[in-house]
Amino acid sequence: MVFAGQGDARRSMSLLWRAPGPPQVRPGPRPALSVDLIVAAGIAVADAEGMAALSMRAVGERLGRTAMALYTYVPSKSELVDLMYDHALAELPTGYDTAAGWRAAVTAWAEDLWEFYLRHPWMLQVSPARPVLGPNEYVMLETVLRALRESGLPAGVLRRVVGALTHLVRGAAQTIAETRRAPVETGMSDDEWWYARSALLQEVALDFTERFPVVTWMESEGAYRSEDETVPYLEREAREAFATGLGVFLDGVEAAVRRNDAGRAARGARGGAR
Amino acid sequence: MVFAGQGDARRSMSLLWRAPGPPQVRPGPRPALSVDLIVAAGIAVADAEGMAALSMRAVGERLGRTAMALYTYVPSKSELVDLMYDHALAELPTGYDTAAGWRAAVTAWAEDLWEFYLRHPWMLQVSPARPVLGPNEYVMLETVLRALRESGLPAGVLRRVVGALTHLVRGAAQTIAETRRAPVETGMSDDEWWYARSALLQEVALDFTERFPVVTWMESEGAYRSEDETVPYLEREAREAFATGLGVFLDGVEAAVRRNDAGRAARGARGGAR
DNA sequence: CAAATTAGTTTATGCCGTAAGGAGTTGCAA
DNA sequence: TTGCAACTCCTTACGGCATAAACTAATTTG
Repeated sequence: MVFAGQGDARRSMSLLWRAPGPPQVRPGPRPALSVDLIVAAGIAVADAEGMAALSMRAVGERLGRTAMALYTYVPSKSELVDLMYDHALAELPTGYDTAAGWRAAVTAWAEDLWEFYLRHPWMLQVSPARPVLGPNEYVMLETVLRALRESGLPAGVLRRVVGALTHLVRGAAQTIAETRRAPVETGMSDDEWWYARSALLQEVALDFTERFPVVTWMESEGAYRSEDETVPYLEREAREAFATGLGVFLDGVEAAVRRNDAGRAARGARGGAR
Repeated sequence: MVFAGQGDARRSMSLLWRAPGPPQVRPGPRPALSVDLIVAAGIAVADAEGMAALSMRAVGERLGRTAMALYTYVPSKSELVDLMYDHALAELPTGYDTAAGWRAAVTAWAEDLWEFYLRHPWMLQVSPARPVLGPNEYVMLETVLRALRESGLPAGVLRRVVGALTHLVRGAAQTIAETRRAPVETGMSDDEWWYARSALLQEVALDFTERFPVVTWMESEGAYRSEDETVPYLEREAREAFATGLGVFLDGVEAAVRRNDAGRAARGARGGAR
């Protein structure tokens, strides 16, 4: 039985896993480029100018070639992005010591991942839900799972916990990445921007405080306000928001672990005969 | 002091908050369209064909106009997307009863939001971090906060908890939205796809089980496998993953609430001064 | 040396957002 | 009533995008 598109799938999997490919010596001019060179150039463009600036032309130009030259090595732009995605993941650390418990290891993993996303914000524009199945994605998965397995939770729960963790990290990173991009694009500092916007809000939404009492209360409590230590405030706040969210979530995981251990003990005591 | 781009900001805020605008009777042919019509058409296109198919031409066509006609009402495509974003949010429920406790209310909110995103997957492609400040975004914020404030947590923590909750909901929704899109685009059922891919994986990554022992263990435990109740498996699994993640996180919030209450009691007992 | 095969270029197609200018419509002042 | 200003909407055009198709030039194999 042959499934539609399987040929393309085979090609893309071969690229991702760097399968040996066709024989080494072939007629024709020798290749001046390679998949790896192109992927590296793509990552360089995306790092420097963002995902929006990643075009086949831009990547080709960085290599002194035309856009079309890339198509000899890579079937399409979306394949290139997949390759960039998996390749970039390779720079993540992999060994987390679980001697101090799974929680410390998972926290370190999440923080490293967070910082990784801040170094490569374009990664956040590649949907993690799309099924690429590259080697480094598996390395990353293996890495968290190795730490988290120490918790003793059943496999199904582990899978879901990892999913939720990933969502948290990506969401937090996206918030801060956006925060960083904004002043560059609008030419306004965070403070200027906030000042202008809140002035506009008051102008345009006269009944704000009546319509949104709780939001107003939050603002009066200082939950949304820059505290006049202007420069790195939003950044610091975002970092803290991430730490808090992660901590709260892991508290929840710890609760689940306790329940699981208790359940296992009870089942064990009742007589292990299943 | 005048900030760069403030004029544009004023225009977009006026549109978002539907400020009265210029006088009603004016020379020139009477407008056949309106901002609301255009926003509705945009949402219709995005709902039906996805964000990728949302072009000014497509929206204009749905209204029997050219793309350029829209620019009389809306300054740019990105403004239109912002308006669509805020407008769509209006369909979210707003009143959650906290009589049964904040947790039930917050859970219901998160589930409604999740289903909302599944109805309008294109919303997930609009970054929530970007600052639009439309009225319905504030309504949504007010809604969660009203429920969550019952927990008694301080404002700063509330803000971060809401952020993390949003990340969880969006991440989970994105996963399932992608899962739904895939079979349509590739013409393969989930099962076919999985079968083809795992065959390819074995072909291309011969040492998979040695390189990824924990992942392999997870798979052997059935954590990633379709259980042969083929049809709605991935969907059901995604739903369950969301429920688990949300539950775990809220367990963590409950722990924070207990700590907070205990701290307040201690401080109170120590003598309420200050 | 000729044939086959390949790398890379040029050119072209059909999308996209949107700038510019023009045609037709309407309200108001003269 | 006429003329003008303000307005909506259209056509056309520009520069960008991914990529298909045809071509040139380099290189190995027979």
